[in-house]
Amino acid sequence: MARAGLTPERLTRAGAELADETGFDQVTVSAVARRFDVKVASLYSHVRSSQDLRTRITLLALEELADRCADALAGRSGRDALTAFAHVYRDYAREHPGRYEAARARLTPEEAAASAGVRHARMTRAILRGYDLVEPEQTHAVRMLGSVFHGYVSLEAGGGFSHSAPDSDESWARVLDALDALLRHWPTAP
Amino acid sequence: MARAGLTPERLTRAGAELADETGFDQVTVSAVARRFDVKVASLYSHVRSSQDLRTRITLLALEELADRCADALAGRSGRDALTAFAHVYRDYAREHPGRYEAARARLTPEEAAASAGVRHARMTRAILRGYDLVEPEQTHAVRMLGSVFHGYVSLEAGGGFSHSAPDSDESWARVLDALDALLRHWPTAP
DNA sequence: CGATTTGCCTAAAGTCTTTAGGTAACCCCA
DNA sequence: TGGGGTTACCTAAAGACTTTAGGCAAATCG
Repeated sequence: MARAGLTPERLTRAGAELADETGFDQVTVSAVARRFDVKVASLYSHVRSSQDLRTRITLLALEELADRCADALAGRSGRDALTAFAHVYRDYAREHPGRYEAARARLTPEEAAASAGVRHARMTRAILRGYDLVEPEQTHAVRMLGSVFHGYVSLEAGGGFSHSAPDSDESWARVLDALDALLRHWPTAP
Repeated sequence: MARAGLTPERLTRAGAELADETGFDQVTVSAVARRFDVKVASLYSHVRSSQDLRTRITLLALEELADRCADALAGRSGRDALTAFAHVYRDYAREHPGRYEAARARLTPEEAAASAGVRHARMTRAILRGYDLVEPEQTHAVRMLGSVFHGYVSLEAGGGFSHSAPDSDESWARVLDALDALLRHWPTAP
């Protein structure tokens, strides 16, 4: 019988595709095996467990997203950087809902430290270089940016903003306007 | 043999407790049956399916959260209302992580329309009555508020802000300061 | 007090996870 | 070119969860 050419990378990629098609929680060792027309047990030479497979998908998604963000940020600053970054985020989530879901999955502290999550954190902070914020306000702002991006994208993915006026695209644009204005006039502690 | 006194409500409540203890994804018909010291099949007279059980937990969490928000909002307006609402959100998520996770689970459009989600939407909009925003900006602001609340709480729950200075409490307070300032000086479209 | 309804049970089939151990394909080097 | 070793996929099996079908006993009510 011809070999299928399984590797951890190919399994991860197939799992990511499956996630985008049917949801991250539907990603199962069995389903991936089916996709390769291979017996389930065969995957266990390449992936330690079902959880391991999911973690790999999470790490892949974080990498992909960080790569796109890095591209978008290159040569931009201030408001330009903010909106470019934001659009990458939202577009990725719409294009790859399962991967985006995977990217939000919990990692152990060690996994997180070794993941592209740290690039995300650095890039978010880089955006703020175009604004006039010093610590600790910069960190507060980083956290707020992350919250808005993740929160908006995730509520939108859950269908929160669909079928109601105004259009979600319009809200997203106005939310980014608001964020930009807020960062330019960040309030001092009252 | 004595009867266990199962009802959909008791099963839902037990499932919610289980979610808080071990995570929403660990909530299974089997686990709940174990908790009642009852055979698995017995639960199927009270809930239609595993998915049905989860949906009930989601609806319960949305109700509880909406009740707390309503209490917090009573007699408050403007900045007071904003921070009270926000604190309820964050406290609930920290106190009941599994329920909060459940509250963010996807519902069908029909389920969502019949859920306490609509109360949440109304209350978020009510907060904005203390600020000077007219449509469609009000809706944009509603969506931004929801995004910040959900995003922050969910990133915090994922461990995003732990083990790093400044304290998450402090960031939360400053994020709310920033939101209040933003709503008082909501930028016009550029 | 007997009939009916209700509530929990046993049984069984299907899916997914994971481990153990077997066999065939591939690779390399004599 | 043809063993010999390694690798890749397989069969088999056990354990957990989901779901349905049908049975028996407890509760309820006339």
